[in-house]
Amino acid sequence: MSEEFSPRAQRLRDAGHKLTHARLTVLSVLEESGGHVTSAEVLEQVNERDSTIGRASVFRTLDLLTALSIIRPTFIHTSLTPTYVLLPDGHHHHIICTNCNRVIEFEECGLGAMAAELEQRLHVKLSGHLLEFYGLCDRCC
Amino acid sequence: MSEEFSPRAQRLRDAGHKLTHARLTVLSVLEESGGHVTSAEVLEQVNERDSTIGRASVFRTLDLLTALSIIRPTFIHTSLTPTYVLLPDGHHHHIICTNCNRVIEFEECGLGAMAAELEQRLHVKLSGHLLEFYGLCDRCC
DNA sequence: CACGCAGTTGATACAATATCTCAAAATCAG
DNA sequence: CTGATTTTGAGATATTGTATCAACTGCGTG
Repeated sequence: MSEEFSPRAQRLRDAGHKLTHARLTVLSVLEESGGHVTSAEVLEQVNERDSTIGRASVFRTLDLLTALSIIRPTFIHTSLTPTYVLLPDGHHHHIICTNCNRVIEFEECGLGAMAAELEQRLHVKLSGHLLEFYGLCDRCC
Repeated sequence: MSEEFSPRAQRLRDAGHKLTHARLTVLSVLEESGGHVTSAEVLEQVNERDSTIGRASVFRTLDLLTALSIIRPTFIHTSLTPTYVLLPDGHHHHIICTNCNRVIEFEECGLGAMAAELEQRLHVKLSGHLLEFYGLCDRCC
């Protein structure tokens, strides 16, 4: 029977990977946490839902999702731990305040056209992007 | 006497930081390595030039330069080590192949206009940006 | 140009984070 | 259901970044 899986889970399967319990758990944690999470937070959440899932599997899944452009690691604050960002439709944009580290997200972007131009000029096949501005937020100006 | 320092070093000083031997060494390593380096590579290069400089200072300097938008950590391949990117004029753009991890840099960008619009609408003061596309490079298509 | 203070350093011990290995278990096509 | 193959989990280990703190240094000041 064709069970119901999230579109992202389908992408995993389509890429030839198995939909295991561990992977689905990590994915649902990411989807429900709103977009910005560190690996430590993912580990904690996964552990809460099912403490039998090993750390190694969580990291492996994060790497896998990164390779598929489903999430993207980025540095919000510390240089020690990356923060993973869900890419809703393959892209994401935010502003990081270099003073208070607040993250301001915004929609938009005229980058579809730029992507198309780059694909043609450089003979590449783009699947997503991350645009990160940094500066001072309204409170820190 | 007004010694000669690189523009980036001046930015450090202007922000109220001292131009110490350790900081200038880290900065020159970054400037001479072309733009993409991991922290391990920076440590190694710094150590080659002056083995008395401690690891802690190197990491502290990387964090400092990041806060000033002079460099930006980004994930090229592994989730363990960030790769630092020099921001020539406060911005940088590249494409990362999700298959072979090759990095393709490109110039451009119509983002100045977008930045101006965001500054006005969100009351922020932007100083730089990083635009990262991912997909398959010409060899991996 | 010597003085002195705040900012910075370097060494090491420590903490946090990710990877490796491999037998056992789970997925899923047929 | 069954088998081929991928994936998992546990923990030991490696890697990477941080805390601490006395000693030192850049640089404005007198």
